[in-house]
Amino acid sequence: MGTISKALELLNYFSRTRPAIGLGEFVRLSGRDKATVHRHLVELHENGFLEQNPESRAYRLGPAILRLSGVREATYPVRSVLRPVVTRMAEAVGELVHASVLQGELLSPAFHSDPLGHGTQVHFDEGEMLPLHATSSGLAVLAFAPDGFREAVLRAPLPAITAQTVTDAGALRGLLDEVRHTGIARLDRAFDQEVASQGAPVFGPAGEVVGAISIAIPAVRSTTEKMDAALPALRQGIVEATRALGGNLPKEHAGKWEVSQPETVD
Amino acid sequence: MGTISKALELLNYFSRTRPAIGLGEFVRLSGRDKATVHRHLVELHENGFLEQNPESRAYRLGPAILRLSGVREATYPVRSVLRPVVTRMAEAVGELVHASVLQGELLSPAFHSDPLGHGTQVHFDEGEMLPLHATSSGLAVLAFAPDGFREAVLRAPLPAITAQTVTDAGALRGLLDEVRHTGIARLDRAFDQEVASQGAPVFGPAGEVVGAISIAIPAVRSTTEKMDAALPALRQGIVEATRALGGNLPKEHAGKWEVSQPETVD
DNA sequence: GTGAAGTGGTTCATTATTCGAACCATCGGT
DNA sequence: ACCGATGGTTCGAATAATGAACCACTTCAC
Repeated sequence: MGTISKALELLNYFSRTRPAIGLGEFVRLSGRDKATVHRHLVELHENGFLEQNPESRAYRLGPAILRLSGVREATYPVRSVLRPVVTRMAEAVGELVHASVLQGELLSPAFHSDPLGHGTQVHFDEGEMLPLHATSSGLAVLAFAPDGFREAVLRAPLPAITAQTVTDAGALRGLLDEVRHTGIARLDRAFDQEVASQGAPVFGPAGEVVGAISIAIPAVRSTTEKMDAALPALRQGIVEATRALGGNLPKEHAGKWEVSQPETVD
Repeated sequence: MGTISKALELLNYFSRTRPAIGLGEFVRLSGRDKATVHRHLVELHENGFLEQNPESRAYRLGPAILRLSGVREATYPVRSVLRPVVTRMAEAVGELVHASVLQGELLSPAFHSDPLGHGTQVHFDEGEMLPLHATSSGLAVLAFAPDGFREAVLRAPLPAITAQTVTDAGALRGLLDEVRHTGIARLDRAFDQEVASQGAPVFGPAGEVVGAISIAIPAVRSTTEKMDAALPALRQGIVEATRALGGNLPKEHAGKWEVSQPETVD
């Protein structure tokens, strides 16, 4: 692995629950030598990707990230376009909704909205990359991704995140056939011991999958009826998100989400 | 310079006017060898900092940046906190307002709002880092920064951005004394041939400068009266932004911005 | 068609850069 | 004064970055 990747991977250790990290902790997390880690941190710092608390000497994500995300959003808005759709969905169903975009063989969270309605809350960490085989968003993506991509993912190791994670490629292929048929992916406790979720794919201009939107609810509260009740909101969100991103539903599948809409507002 | 910096610098070539860049253009912009640049691009791509248009093969900023900015905002919100303040200011004065945070010896844009009211518009590129000596935001920061930092900046080369840029350290020291006295920095055509601006500093918890907010107006429309008319909005914005960021105005200077406010709302 | 001049991308010997064990400095507690 | 944390630095050894030359593919002119 190149030096650049080693440095950039350090940034991935940040999360909502770990917003600042010291040198020592970086060393423990990465397993690399202290000197190496330190040099990488310094260089990331010099470029504004990290900033350092002058007293605790701990590092946190820096202003360059803000600047670059501003540039990306200005020219290719994704978060700001997904925000209203996801927020509306979260309010409609009263549960946590999150949108992610495909990055390599993982999903990168782009936006999430938690309506804070219930006592039991689903914890969602926007810093964590999501595996394709163990999340409903991931299955939604895989089901509608090109065959080559899907097979490459299924050939790669499929780690069990929880005891309920499906790790058998054959079993997954079966699930995916179903997802492709219904347009909706459902998983129970496959990624988080306490969460059930259902998701559907979002498409780009050429009808290719670019990401997914999922609704996550506490597993204890999950019933088929509740899941079904959220379906219209999910379907509508998929259509809206795809349209808002300038994408198109693939013609042969569009009917799975595009149902009896009461006229769309521009 | 290390490999990491070389790679990260590539990301800085993106801007609102240059949202996608091909290999060849990167080579021209950076002056580095094609093979080197390509390897760096691939590695940035692998980590999600870039994504590639499969047909044009041009690169643009990737989803990882979105994810990381989400993490930063979730734990240390800056943009979302500045947004309402800056937007309100822009609406109040009817001109472009931008907020930037200090990153090394440059300012990194964090948020800007353009009310789109006038015919002549000020172009603001959120991708471009701002020099301290040639912008009103920069002077506002320098005036209230620690002596050591200010002198370090003034000792470094002070490139002329336009014919009106003040490049003499002595002259700048004079300007800064004035800024320190009034709390407001004004510059005319020092960074952009067609823009005049006035800015003021934003402070962190310990009363240290962390950034600045500026109002930019087309130089042709700039008069002292217009500048003065925007002062109350600027002062109020400074107070609000500092407070919203969890910062404190340094006691010995607070009176410069904290004037006769009609009771602040929590 | 042929070729010239653009793209983007790859190879491989040379060499410069990164690496990491050991080291130092500072802090807080006993 | 000492211990055990922390963060940070040094310098020879070893690895990984480098770049001239090369390939493959388009587009355009003729």
